[in-house]
Order: sequence, then C-alpha cells, then structure tokens
Amino acid sequence: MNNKKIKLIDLAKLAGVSTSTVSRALNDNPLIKQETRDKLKRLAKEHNFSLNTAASRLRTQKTNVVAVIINLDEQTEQSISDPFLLKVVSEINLALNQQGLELLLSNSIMAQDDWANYFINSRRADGIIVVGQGKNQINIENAANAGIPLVVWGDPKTPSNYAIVGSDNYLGGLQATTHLIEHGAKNIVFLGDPEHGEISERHRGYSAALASHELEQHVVSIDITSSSAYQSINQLLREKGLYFDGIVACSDMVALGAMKALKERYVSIPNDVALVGFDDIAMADISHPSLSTIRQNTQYAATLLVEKLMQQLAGEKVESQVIDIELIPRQSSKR
Amino acid sequence: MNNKKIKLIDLAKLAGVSTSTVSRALNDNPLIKQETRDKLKRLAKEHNFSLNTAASRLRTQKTNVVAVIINLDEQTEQSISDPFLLKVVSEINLALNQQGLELLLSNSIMAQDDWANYFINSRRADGIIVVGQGKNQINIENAANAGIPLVVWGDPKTPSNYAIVGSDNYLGGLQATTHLIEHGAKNIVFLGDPEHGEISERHRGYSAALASHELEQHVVSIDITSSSAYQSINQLLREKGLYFDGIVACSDMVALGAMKALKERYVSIPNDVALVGFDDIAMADISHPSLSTIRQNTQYAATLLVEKLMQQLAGEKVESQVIDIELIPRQSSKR
DNA sequence: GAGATAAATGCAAACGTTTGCAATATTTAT
DNA sequence: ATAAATATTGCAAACGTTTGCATTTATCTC
Repeated sequence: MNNKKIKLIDLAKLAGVSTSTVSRALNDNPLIKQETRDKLKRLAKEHNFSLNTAASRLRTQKTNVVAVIINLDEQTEQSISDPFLLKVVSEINLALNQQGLELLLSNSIMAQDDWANYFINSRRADGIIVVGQGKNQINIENAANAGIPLVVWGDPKTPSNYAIVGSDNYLGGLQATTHLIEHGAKNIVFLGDPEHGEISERHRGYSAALASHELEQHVVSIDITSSSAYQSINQLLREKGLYFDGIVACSDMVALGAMKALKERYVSIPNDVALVGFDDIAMADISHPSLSTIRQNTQYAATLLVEKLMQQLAGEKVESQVIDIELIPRQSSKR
Repeated sequence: MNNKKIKLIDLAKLAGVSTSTVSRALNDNPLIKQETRDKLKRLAKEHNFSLNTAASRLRTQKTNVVAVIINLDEQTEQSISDPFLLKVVSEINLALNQQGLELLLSNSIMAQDDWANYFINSRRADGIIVVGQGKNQINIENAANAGIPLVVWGDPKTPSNYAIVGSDNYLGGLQATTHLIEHGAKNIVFLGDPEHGEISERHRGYSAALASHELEQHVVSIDITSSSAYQSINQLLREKGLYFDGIVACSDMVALGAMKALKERYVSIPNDVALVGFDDIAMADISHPSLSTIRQNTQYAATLLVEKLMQQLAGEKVESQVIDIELIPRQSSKR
C-alpha cells in the first residue's frame, strides 16, 4: 500500500495539469474537455484518490450532511425499545443516500440544546431532520426560529412555524376507534400518553369517535412502552376487572404489551376485547392473533422529509404535509 | 437574529486578543490564563459562536466522527425489519456520544466498495465500525488491509486480520440446543442461514450439541426474516407434517415468525414444539408464550467496540473479544 | 491568412482554524 | 534594581479544496 495520502496537487502533477483542472474534472464541470475529464477520473481511480471533504467543505460552505435527531423524552425512555422510530430513521437514511446526502445521527440527549448552533453554525450539517415531536417542542422551535433548514417527523396538524411531515393522527385515532365501535365495542380504552405530541392527536380522534356514538372515554395514561402497557393492563384487570371490551393503543408495541397481559389472563382477543394498534411494525403481522393497526407510510414520509429539506436548502419555503394512513384490519379486531 | 456567522477572528477583535488566544482558550489549552479562558468562553457563548468544524478538521486532520456501516446482504434484506441490528446501532450511538464522537450512518448498499477510501482518505471519519459480518467479508478485509481504524460487530471466533467484538455464537447455539434437548426434544430443527457469518457459528454449536447426544440434524435454510420463517414452517408442516419437536432459531424475529405458523396450526408451544430464539429483542418477552432466547449483551458490546476503536485511533493494536451470552429461559421452552 | 469568437486551462486568492515559534509580560532570584 | 526564568500572548504559515478572472489554445468567418 502506498501510504502517502495523495492529494489534488499530486494528481495534477502526475497529469501535467493544474489543480483547477483536476478539481473541475472530478466535479464534472463542463468547462473541462470530456476527454480530459475521463482521463483524470481514471487517474484518480487508479491512485485511490478521494477528495478531502474537510477542505472542500471549508471552501464551499456546504457539507452534504444532514443531521437526524431522534427526539426522545428523557424520562419516558421510549427510545431504543421501539422499532418504529428506528425504522423511520432507516428509511430516512435510504432517502438521503438516494440524494447523495449523508446522515449524521444524534439524539436529543446528546446534542446540546442549541441545535442551530451545534449542527448548522458549526458546519457539521446543512440541515436537520427531527424524528418525533416529543413532549416539549422548545428545542425545535428555537432551531426553526434561527432560520435553519429543518423538517420534522411528527403531527402535521400541530400549529408550528416549521414544516412537519407525518400521518393524520387524528384521523388514525378516529378510524381505529370507529373500527372497534363498528365491531361492537362499547367500552373502549385509550392506552397511551395524551400529553405527547403525535399521540394527543390520536387521542383527539378517539374522543371524537366516541362522542359521535355517545360513548364514554376511558383513558389510561402510560409510558409509550410495551412493558408499561403490560403492567398497566395487568393492574387494571386485577383492580377493576374486565370493564372494557376494546383498546385503542397509541402504538403497536403498546398494543402488543397489552395483548400479552390479556392473553395471560385468558381474555379472548378479539371476542372479549378487540384491539387496534398504531404504526404497523413487522411484529403486528407476526403476532398471534395478528394485530389490527393503523399503518403509517414511513417510506413515503422519508422521501417527503428529504425532499422538503432539500427545498429549504434551495431557499424555498415549505409547508407541513399530511400523509395518508391506512387501517389494516387483522385478527385482533375481527369478530 | 444576527445572521452574520461569527467567526474566531470576530471574537478575537471583540475581546482585543489574537485568534490564537481565542482558539486555545476555547480548547482549554493551559497555555492560556484561566481568567482569559473563562472570559473568552463566556464571550463565545454570548455570541452564539461555534467553531467551523470544516476548518478545524482541515487543520487538525481529525474529524471526531466514526462511520457506522450496517452491513447487509443485498439479496437477503434482513435490514430494516430486524430490530436487533438497529438496537445495536443505537447502543453504539450512545457509546460514541459518551466519548464525544459523532456517528455517520451508512449501509453497505450505499457506501462504495472501497470503505477505506470513501470514509477515511476523504476525511469523512476517523474510523469505522461495521455492524454485521454479512455473507461476504471482502469489503471488511480490504478496509482492514488498508490499515485504517476498524472494528466489527460479528462473530469473534472468525479468523480475521481485524478485531471483531461479538457474542460467543457457537456457545449460544450449543446452549440453546442443549436446553431443548434437556427439556426432552429429540428432533430439533435449525432455522436460519448457515452461510451467514455469525449464524454459521450458531449452527456449529447446534451441530455439536446434537452430536454429543447422538441426535440427527434438521437444517432448514431460510432468509433471516420473520416472514421467511413463517412461510417455511408453514410449508414444512403442510408437506412433511410435524416431524420435529424443537426449533433453534437463528434470531428472535425468525423464532417469532415460526411461532406464528405453529400457533395458527394449533401446534402447542412448548408442549408439541419447544422454541429458542437468539438476541433477546423486546418482543421476546412480550410474545405469548414468551420466547426463550440467547441474550446478547449489546450495551457492553457497544462500549467495547468504541473502546477498541479508540485504542486503534491511538495507534494500539487490538484483538477480537468474545462477549458472554446468557440463556433466558421463558415459556416457549418450558415443559 | 488575419481577426474575432469560442473552448480549454492556469493563477492565485480565498475558506476558518490550529500551532510552532517568536515576542512580550510577569514573576523570581540575586 | 537587574538578570534570568517563567507565564502568557501574538505572528504567520499551513491544512487541501474551489472558483473568479486572466490567459492560452483551438475554431470560425470572410
């Protein structure tokens, strides 16, 4: 291995041209004759050359990097246990790569409070994608107010001065609940944290559905984790008995936790209790009974997020956008 | 908002000192008087200053960035569906952050073949963590041969010229299988892809356990996804009937897919078929019956990976390291 | 074949830090 | 008080690209 890191000027000397020419050639600048471009590219490949991004970022003031911040609540530790958020990140990664952008991964716990400063002013990244609104949106707002390119995965109906892409959570909650009502449920529990950005909208949909059928609300507020769901359903059954016949869960992981508690106590799903989740993670289909759920189109969302971010990078103003959700009826609600 | 991006020299002028002093002060260089350091730091905070990383990386030739490559097989698409890999990434993210390092996320599909060149020569990152050995290790080997700081999550027993951190997959396979044998299983299926790096070791453990009890192998080779597992178990039952009474699955997701197929056909778990998975993802505990599995200590692994990478960055040579696994017996194997 | 236009390349100045070395300010020893 | 030592700061040269402008070379036009 030739261990001298070769640079632009070395290539230039080898080819007997100037660094300008090499630089332009490698960037496919039409100023350079096609023939020369090809020759230089070949030479670059031959010598395992690759541009020093630090230098080129310094010069161009662009990084081609996007910071993705997983915005967790510190107390609630939804985090790592929930496959859904990570799936979203994974889709964003793909979408970014397709645009030739790279992904700098962060979470709200590590990144300083001042995102604009930390990521953008420092030229670590050109823009920010925030995954999840979380409970407090102050960091997001500050970043948005700083006027940096920013786009958020969350609830697009939330009033905001920044662009949010996300599912119609209200409609999702409404459809899920209506679905259960149509299948005969009368006492439907909402299982989740109504304080939480996206989820409060799902709760609103739930409320609306109940109201229009003159049914009563049963909100059980929990952390957004399967174990929390498991415990609280267990406790509920123990202390209050089976006073409900349907559950609208704020996420699939929560629904699956609840399902486990029900199954352990021989509550029949869907006959005694019908169940609908939210997200449509892989496990929803694999669980037994399979879990009815509201599917979020994360792939489309990811491309939209990236698209809108790029528009902002190009100086355009962008709006929030709602993504269609889809009720996937499976066994857990079929009766 | 003051939209002029403030830089070192501006701060220097404001404070009436030279850029050298500011630079050193912000980097806590003891050459600078404590008092001046404090003053300058305060000033920097006041003015929302943050260093231009491009410039500082160019100058120092260090990035404080680590590239994490999710090494997927292109055909097999284990990828996004499997929460385990993403959990590993998430843990690595935490471990890196604790060391003040940032995480550039990539996957083997996007990153060019020449990782050393793309990430290191280009000064995008100082080192690489590869998550998953995958089927072909050629890219990893090339990168390692280029002499760059590199560490791999995989099977540490694999002979290699690079450092691998991972579970004792052989022992895991052995323990899982022995566990089933001890609980009376005689015809145990191995469900997974024995070609695949880590998994081939699990298969070896499985073989060894069977051999020492003079039992016969039943290998069912599938893609490492829950749906693939579901389909193949379904097909097996249909075509060959219930010729087995135990399954060692190469991952929890695979086990859960198999579980669904069994439950749908009213095969009792664990009475008719006992089941052990691998990984201990969150769902293992939540499934019903809960899934016995081999737990991988991803958190410890992540800190080790980062530690070893940092040692390499400091010029030391590091060795592969085996991490203890732990059999978590749950309902799916209890009889 | 001369002059004019177009195509291709080169020059040199940035981009914003860090750091070896030189220079100044402060303290200590005598 | 002076010299010597030490503590603190400043000067200026990198780091490796990109790009506006000037320059050279090739192509046209009549």
